[in-house]
Amino acid sequence: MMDRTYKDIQQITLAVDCIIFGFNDNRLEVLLVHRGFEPEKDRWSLMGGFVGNHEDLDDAANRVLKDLSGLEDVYMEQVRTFGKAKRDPYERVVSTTYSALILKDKYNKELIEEFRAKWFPIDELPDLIFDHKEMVESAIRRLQRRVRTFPIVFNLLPDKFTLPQLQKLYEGIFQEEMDKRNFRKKLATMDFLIKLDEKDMSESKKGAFLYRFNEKKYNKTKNFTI
Amino acid sequence: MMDRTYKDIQQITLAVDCIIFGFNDNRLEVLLVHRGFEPEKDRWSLMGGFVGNHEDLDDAANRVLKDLSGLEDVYMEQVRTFGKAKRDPYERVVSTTYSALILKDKYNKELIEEFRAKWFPIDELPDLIFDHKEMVESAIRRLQRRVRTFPIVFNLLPDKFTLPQLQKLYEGIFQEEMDKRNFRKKLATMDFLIKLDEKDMSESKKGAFLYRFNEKKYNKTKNFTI
DNA sequence: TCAAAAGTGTTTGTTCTACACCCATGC
DNA sequence: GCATGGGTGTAGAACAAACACTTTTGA
Repeated sequence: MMDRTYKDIQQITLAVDCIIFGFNDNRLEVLLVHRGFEPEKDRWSLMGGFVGNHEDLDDAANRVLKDLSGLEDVYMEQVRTFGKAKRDPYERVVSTTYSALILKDKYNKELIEEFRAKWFPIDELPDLIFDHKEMVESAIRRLQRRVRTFPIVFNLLPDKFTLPQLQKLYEGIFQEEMDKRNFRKKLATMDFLIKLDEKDMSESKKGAFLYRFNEKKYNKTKNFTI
Repeated sequence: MMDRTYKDIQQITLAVDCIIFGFNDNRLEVLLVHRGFEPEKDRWSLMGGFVGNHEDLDDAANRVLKDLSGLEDVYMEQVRTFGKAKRDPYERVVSTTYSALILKDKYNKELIEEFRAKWFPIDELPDLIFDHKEMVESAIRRLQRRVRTFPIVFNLLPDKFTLPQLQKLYEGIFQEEMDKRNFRKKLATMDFLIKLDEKDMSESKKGAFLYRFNEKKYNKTKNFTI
């Protein structure tokens, strides 16, 4: 800032909106809330809230996520800030988006009821208020980029998971199919997955071996990319 | 946003700060302004300004850039938003950073004088106020990422440039040396550089051929990466 | 016994890396 | 004639892509 003439400066309402990703039924999903009141009644929106005057922006995002989902200690990142003057036609609000990757099992189901929230697969989004569609799209693009170089997908999976599950998750995020053998070969070369002596029998007759992500081994991996 | 109880909501001062990159003397540089007044007198800061209540955030960034440098139609991108409650110890200000790539020749030199601004090579930054150092660093990291997949470096070069110049620019951004033959080979495979019948004789006795970036040919290039 | 998903290697093409000498010119 | 930066090609390694059959077991 060039100047310290704060008194003359207009202040603006600041919000955070959370793009909450989950994985279910082999699809990447986003959590949305249904607006049961005017304005914009019966449309869907992201979960959001306003930023307090003495509150860090990151803290505001975490607070909103906790209030609306019951979740703490979740992998969350700032995505970008939406600042068009008319983005909210009712009043000037600048909103910073954060994306969270959560494990749906851990999610507080009563809160879903309470907020009339619902999970939507990313290729079947309903009509969203304001610029929320653009927000979701930019968060998906960011996720696609981050996922290639950071092992963040494991935030969307339970502690133990199978390789078919992991592959389906990547396919859901990239929205494209991958070759099973090449996929496994790549993971094998960077050995940060621990194979357990245990199978998940729920998806097939043969059963698929369960794996666990090992953070220590990952940290020794150079140049992780999928 | 969940609620429309706007009246209860605290409003916050919003700023934009510009990380202005230039290229000179084979080095990537950032433009900083010297504070000749209290508080924080004699320290350096980014060029910034406040966001008007009816002004798009992007427009605010462009306005600030124009006011402080005289430049318009510049390649500028939002980087991220800094929102710690205490980031500015004097008052609560949330600031969104934008990075601009400019050609130093076009820059209005009188404004440099007027604002006591100065270019600094990115590896020789002075002490900066608040979190401006972190802002510069995050903008550099973003630039490093963007530059690998988009042909934005040409915004930092004159219309006609030589291959040694271009290579030095990439080296300045990545802060690492590159192999001359591999670099040229890669550019040759994606043929969006037009070789001119003209040499730049200022850097060597032999002279280096001048090239021009061709946007149309670039658009036909798939999978651009350096 | 058969349907359904899990698991496994090889070959080929592409891209990346490392590396050294000649050229043109101004001085 | 020599110092300075500009310009060029090749061989080996690493990585990416394409591709088909066997295994297990519940129904």
